[in-house]
Amino acid sequence: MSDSPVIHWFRDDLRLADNPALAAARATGRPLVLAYILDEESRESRSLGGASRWWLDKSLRALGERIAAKGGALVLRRGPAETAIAKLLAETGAHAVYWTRRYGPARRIDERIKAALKKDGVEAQSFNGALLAEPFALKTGSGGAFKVFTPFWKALQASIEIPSPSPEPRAFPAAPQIVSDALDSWKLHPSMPDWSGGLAQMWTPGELGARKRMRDFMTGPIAGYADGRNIPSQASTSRLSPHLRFGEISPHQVWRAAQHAAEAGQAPVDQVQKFLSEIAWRDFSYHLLYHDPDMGRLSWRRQFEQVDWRMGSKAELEAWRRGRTGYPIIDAGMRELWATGWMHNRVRMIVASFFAKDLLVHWRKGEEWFWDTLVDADEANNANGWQWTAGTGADAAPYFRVFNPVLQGEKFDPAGDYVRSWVPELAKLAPKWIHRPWEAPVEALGSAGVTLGKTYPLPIIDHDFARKRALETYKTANQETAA
DNA sequence: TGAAATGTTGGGGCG
DNA sequence: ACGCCCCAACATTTC
Repeated sequence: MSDSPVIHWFRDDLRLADNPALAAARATGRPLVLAYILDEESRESRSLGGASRWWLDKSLRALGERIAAKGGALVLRRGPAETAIAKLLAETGAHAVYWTRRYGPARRIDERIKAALKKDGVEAQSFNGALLAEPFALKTGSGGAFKVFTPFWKALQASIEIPSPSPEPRAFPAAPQIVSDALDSWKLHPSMPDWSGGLAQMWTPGELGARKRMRDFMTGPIAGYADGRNIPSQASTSRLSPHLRFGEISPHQVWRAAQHAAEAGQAPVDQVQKFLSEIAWRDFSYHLLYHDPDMGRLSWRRQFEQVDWRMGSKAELEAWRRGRTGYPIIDAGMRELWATGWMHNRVRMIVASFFAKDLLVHWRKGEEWFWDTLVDADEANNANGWQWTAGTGADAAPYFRVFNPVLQGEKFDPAGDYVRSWVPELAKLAPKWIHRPWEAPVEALGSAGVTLGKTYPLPIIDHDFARKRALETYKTANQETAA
């Protein structure tokens, strides 16, 4: 059995560097079977959205090429993970499976598999390659789960030990040749129509693309991150989210690089600290999801399931999705999402507030749209982001905090540059009117070539009315359950 | 990681 | 010169 192969089961860790599970598998010195399983059938596995499928396609291709260059092969299989793993074991004669742990509902799949493997005398080892601190490693003073970010962040900083990077395998020794699905046969890339042109322009999925993105950020924008991060017209954020989502880079790599940027004097310590706290929010989301696996579909504060949510008309939902609400900052954000698979975080909060407060539709429906269209959607962060804004989450904005899309636009996009780039039909409007075109004098609209209701919509809902409606409706739910 | 409503203050116009 | 009022600016409270 000493020469029997070890399987490294790739999941959301599509990288070779700093991958503890892969390094440990390689360190056994035994032949390595490198496998990815597309599991759309297990009950706990949420099927991927369109943008994620596009990304996965490119990321697997990149990973396969990197592995091939080192003499190995990436084996692709699809089906329920449990049966796919069993087949791989039978075909290869492997007696060990290594993987990187996951923390959402899918961890039940892993638990089942681990139990089944152990029963059959197969070694199963899992590793942390995805979080700075695993959800079960951090506890409050009273031994429970954290519900507030700040104490979580303090505990994380106090306990964190960043291990030195796990070595990247230099070569993959010969392993049993077994059949692999052709990646193209999975049809992850969209067709009829192929809407992915904007994504391809913006992103380079894969480990090398992730590293370049990180290098660019750490030698540039991080120095002004704390202030710049709120201005959507600036490229001040890292845009590492999809790379982290697919594990093309580890949070430990990001942490080390940020620390280095501070120590090397490339960026002020407070700016770096702010960035790292945002990386810690990612951990916090997983911490919450681990302790409430239903957080993806039910409000973390369960009383808000009682909110008298509206269904929303087809027309208004479609207006929101496609960026035709008549509120320029909302429309710019939703169009950025549609075009690039990504949206600046400040704008995510604004469009989510509009959805859950102004339209008063359950945040889950908005989460589902993000799930389908974002390249960085993961079950923890997408749900936590929506619940934060909707006011239903842990350490969330209070339910009565309602973003005013006009004021948010004027505060964070004062010149209107962001709106201009995504809503070109308003490009010629002066800064004074660009976030409130319906208040602009006819001359201003005329000279900008804007005809409200024709070239650009009137607001689909009056914010002042919607705000009051949301306050009353949320308040009722909050009181009913408290009583 | 709000916004709106309400309260307070102080400068300046004015009789 | 003084008191009164207005209201912008700022602070506090409420949702």
